[in-house]
Formats: sequence, C-alpha cells, structure tokens
Amino acid sequence: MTSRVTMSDVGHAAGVSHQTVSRVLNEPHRVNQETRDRVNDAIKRLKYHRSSVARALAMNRTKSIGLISTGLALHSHSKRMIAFNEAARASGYQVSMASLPTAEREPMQAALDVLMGQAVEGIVLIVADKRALDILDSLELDVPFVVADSGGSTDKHNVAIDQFLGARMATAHLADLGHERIAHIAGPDWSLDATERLRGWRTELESRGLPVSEPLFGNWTPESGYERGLELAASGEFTAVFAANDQMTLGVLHAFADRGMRVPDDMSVVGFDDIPEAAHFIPPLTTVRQDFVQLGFQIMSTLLSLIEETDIAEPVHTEPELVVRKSTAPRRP
Amino acid sequence: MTSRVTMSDVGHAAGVSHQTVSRVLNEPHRVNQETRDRVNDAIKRLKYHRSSVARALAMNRTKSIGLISTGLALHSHSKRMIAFNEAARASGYQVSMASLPTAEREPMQAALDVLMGQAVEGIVLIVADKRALDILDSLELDVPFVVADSGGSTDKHNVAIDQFLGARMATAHLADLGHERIAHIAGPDWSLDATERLRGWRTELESRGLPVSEPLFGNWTPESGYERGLELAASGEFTAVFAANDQMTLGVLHAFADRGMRVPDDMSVVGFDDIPEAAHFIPPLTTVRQDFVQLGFQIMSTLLSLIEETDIAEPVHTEPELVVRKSTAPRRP
DNA sequence: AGGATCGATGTGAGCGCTAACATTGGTCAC
DNA sequence: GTGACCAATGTTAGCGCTCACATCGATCCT
Repeated sequence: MTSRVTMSDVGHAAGVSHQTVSRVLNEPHRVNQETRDRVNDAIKRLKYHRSSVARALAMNRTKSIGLISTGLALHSHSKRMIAFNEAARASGYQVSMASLPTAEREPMQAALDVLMGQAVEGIVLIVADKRALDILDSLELDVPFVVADSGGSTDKHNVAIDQFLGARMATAHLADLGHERIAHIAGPDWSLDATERLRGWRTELESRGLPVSEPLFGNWTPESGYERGLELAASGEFTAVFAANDQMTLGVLHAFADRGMRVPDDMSVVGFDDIPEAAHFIPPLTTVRQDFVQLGFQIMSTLLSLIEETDIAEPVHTEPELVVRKSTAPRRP
Repeated sequence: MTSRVTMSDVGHAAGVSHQTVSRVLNEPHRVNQETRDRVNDAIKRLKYHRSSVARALAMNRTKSIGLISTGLALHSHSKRMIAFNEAARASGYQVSMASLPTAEREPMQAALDVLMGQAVEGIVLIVADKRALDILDSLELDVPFVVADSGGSTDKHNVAIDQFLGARMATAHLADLGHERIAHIAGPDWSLDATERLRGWRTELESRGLPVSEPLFGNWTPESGYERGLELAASGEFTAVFAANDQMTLGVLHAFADRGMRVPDDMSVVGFDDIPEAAHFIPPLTTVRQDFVQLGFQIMSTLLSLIEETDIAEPVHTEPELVVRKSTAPRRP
C-alpha cells in the first residue's frame, strides 16, 4: 500500500499551500487561472484522490445516503433500486447499500445503525413490507428518510408509482371487454403494494357494480401463481383474472395451460409490472407498466429537498401505463 | 441537528479520559470491569454513537468496499450483486455501490474515482463486459479488486461459477438424448460469460464428434431470443437448441409456439441461469442453475484474503447444476 | 530494599481535510 | 502619497477518533 497522496503533497508539488489545492477543488473561480492549472496538473501527475473521509469529518457532511432494501429478487424492487442508485449518482451522492433477506427487526436495526454510523445524510427504504415501517417508526432516526413504496401512511414521505390507479386501469380494461366475474390474485398481505393493488381492483369493481369475490393470495412467486391458477381453473367461476404481478401471472398462465384452458379465449389475464419477459409469455401478457427510472429521480429529489430542508415534499405519485398485449380478449357471449 | 456527542463527552460523564472510552469500545478486556460499566452506562445515557468517519480517518480503514456493476437488469447480475452484498455485510463490511448504465470509460472512471475517494478497501466488479476489464487495466488502481465473472484473463482475480462447464453440461444433456444437430444462441460477443458458454457448447460438440454450426447471437433479451428463434424455426435444420440465458430462451419458446413447433416434441430447448420464472415457462424449462449465494461469499472471501494479504487467492470456480424439466426430450427417430 | 514488571489509565500527536482569519501586493481615489 | 479595498494565497485550528508512548501504583523477585 502506497501511503496516501495528500493535499499538502499536491500543494508542495505545485508550489502552493494545501489550502489553495482545496480551493482549486472547491471554488476554482477563486483561484488564479495559472495557479489552478499548475495545481490540476500536479493532481493528475500524483494521481491525487481527495479523501472524502477527511472531508466528511471536517465538513460534517458525507454526501452519501443509505439504502435499505429487501426482496431484491422482485423485479420491481431491483428496478427501483437501480433507478434510484443512478439518480443519486447523478446528484453527486454516493449510496451505501444494505440488502437484507427479510424485514426483521434485528437486521433492520443493525443495518440502520451501521448506516447511521457512516453518517449518511438520508435513508431510502425499498421495502414493501408494512412491518418495516413500524420498525422505522420506533427507531426515531434523525436523518430524513423516504419510503419508496405506495404508502398508506401519510405521516411518512413516500414516493411511488400509483399502484391503486394501476390496478384500477387493469381491472377497468377487463371490465371494458365485457368481463363481469373478475378474480384477483393478490400479493402477500404485508405488502403495501399488494394492498394498494387489491384496493384498486376492489374499488373499480364496486364502482361498476360488478361482483367482488374473495381475492386469492399469493406470495409474488410464480409457484404461488401456479397454485392459485389451478384453484381458479377448478372453480370455473371467472372469465378473467387480474394478478398482482407478472411473476405470479406466469404461474397462472402455466396452470391454465396445464388444465387445457386457453388464454385469452377461455380466460383473460392481466398482470402488473411489465417485466422484460412479459412480452414473451405465451400469450404475450397484457400488463401495467411502471416507469422506474422516473421514480428513481423522484425519490432522490424528494430526499434532497428533505436533506436541504428546501421544502416539505408532498407525496408524489406518478401514473402507470396499461400495456395491452394478447392475454386479454372480449368476453365470449 | 444536535451537535455530536463525542468520546470526550462520554469520558467526561464517566470520569475517565476519552482514550478509556475508546478502549472500552475496542478492547474491553483491557479495561477494569467497574470503569467499563461506568463508561458503558454513560454511552447509553448520552446516546453516544461512535463516528465511523473519524474512525476511518484515524485508522485509515473504512471497512467498506466498492461495487461497480452494469446491466443489473440481468438476472444473473442482480443476483450476484445481492448475494455479494449480503456476504459483505456478514463479514462486517459495508458496500458502497455504483450502478452504471453501461461499461463506458468515462462513467467507470468517475465511479472508480468516487469509490477510491471514499477509501474503499476493495472493489468488486460485476460487469460482464470485456471492455470493462481493459478500462480497469489502464487505471492501475491500488486497491485489490475482484471481477465477478467467468474470466479469460488469468492476470486478474476473478471468481465465477464455471460457465464453460455449465454449457458443456447443457450440451451434453441434449447430446445424451440423441440430438445431433444442436444449435446455440449465444449472448453478445463482448460478454465474457457468453464467450465461455459458447466455448463450452462448441467444446462439448467437438468432443463428441457432432457438427458445430455457426452460433446465432442474441443480446440476452427475450426479444433477441424471439428473433433468433424464428430464424431457427425457419431453418428446420436442428432438433435441439441451447440458449445462453433463460430470458432469450423464453423468446425462443415464444417463437416456436408462434410457428406451431412443439417443445419438446419437435425441438428440445435448454436455457441457462434458472431464473425463478423458468420453472413456469411453457413448457417448464430445462436449464443450468448457478448458486449465486455461494458465489457471493466466495467473492467476499477472495477479496478479504486480498485485502488482508493473507494469501494470493486462486481463481475460484464453482460448479453449476443442470435442472432437467420438460423442455427436453429424446430425439424422435 | 531496590529495581523489574505489569495492569490500568492518561497525554499528545496526527489522520487529511475545511473554515475562519491573516497576510501580501497591487490598484484606485482623493 | 496614503489609506481603502480587493484578489490571491497562506496560516492555524479544529473535526472525532486511534496510536504510541508516558505515568503511576501495586506486585513480584532476588
């Protein structure tokens, strides 16, 4: 390990003081052009990298934010994470990440402690788990945090794509095609997203006076979708189904294929997420697309306004988009 | 923001020096039981949190490692990332992450600069792009780094699941079923993983004296798989196909379905990755599974041995596993 | 008894940076 | 010409911690 090149070293090499080097880095306009060039040259020559650790200590600012997430296997989670990460980088923030297997209290607590020790300036939670919010509540952290989830709770800052609306759009699409018995395969009940999607489905049906059946619950996995799909096929009660994510929908499609049901002829199917695979399901899936890139930037800007106390950010909800493919068709008479 | 509670504050409250507080935290056994209790009490009372920033500056150790990745949309990449993240956390390391859209020089350079400034103790690259390695080479970073990729280059530390072997297994499976004309849909040519898988397919065919056709190239997406699938269906030359990842394979399946080809009756298909969806493709996909969790730990332990210079770590290759489902069948006479 | 040893604690310096103030030399106005 | 001013740079003091060393009794050995 070569010992670190410091500002003084650079200053020495350029024949100036360390403070001038600091100025070149922080407020270049306050330094003479010629000096600046000399310093920049020395920086390059010595391969100087400013220590952001020392900087953080001196300024009491780390320009880093903590990210806690669970269930990254979920397409929507990993998308959110990636999008946020890029947004943060674009804003000059560094993200320190903790991916946990589950939203248990202990690991969350521990992760948060580490992050706080790192003096992150904000925390983003990509954890679609109601429990996580309770834990967060009880922790009284004193940095701003944003929950990247469709929220029920209004006392927190959350940024999300409007899951409720998306679910209504999906359900409306089926209803518009003439379907009246529309089943729903929901996500796990601890998931906020799942709750919102369920609510959207129910609300849309009610607003049209269509019968609301008991929803079936899955756990986001294709397996659970397959099982619920078999049940659905057996019941024979429905002509359409809206499943709360594309992975479960794949399982549903599989189950229907196994039972000899044709989609969309015998049954219309809508998913949620528009994962890259969805366009190539058999048949290609009608689903609800979310713009995660935009979401990432919104999370970041909300967090920024919180950190800089410019403004109390309002909950932001962007609109999802229905992508119609081949898994839905008008109800046969 | 309340001003920070420091070690001296705690020391003062407990009637000892700041150094004793430090000792209580770092080497408790060297402090008198009674004093220790008093200090711990004060810590609790004042809600003291040690500043890991100051600590890092004093010790010149951050216990953090940088992660650079691109193409996180790819299942295998995001899996590697998650697995590594959890492994790092288990080893008491914090991971600072930079997810880039592409492996261009500029952004890579920038990300690396930031990471180096953060004084990370190591770098992990989850970038399956040959170009990335060249860039890395030209950068001469002076912290250890590990490339989480099947490597060609022996001068770098890389940890990977043996893609070559996996591809051979997939191909051998098809050959064992009696197939002789076995096509390959490869990943993009800049991808190391793709190159290894292609090599595995070719090697296996050659070792059995089977004809090696010109491989088709996709870009990992279902769309590209669909297109190559249509070409394959049109050619009518093959009875089996091995595609370099499951997403492309889904497209292939879709194309075959569109052309009225039945899998596995008319054509056997094998994928690679075993994404969660694979078990519910229609038909359920025979594919090659990789144990990413183990991989994550291996990356971490390789990195650790590099950081601590305990040992020059050998390239590690773990074995993948063939998962036989319903997309492959014996060749019909 | 005198020094060697040891456990328990304190002291001071320094990690690499920034912030605040000090210094220098030139320009301008009267 | 003298003071006021300003732009460009230097000097000094921390930020909160750890490390190396100093101190100080008490214990032990010969």
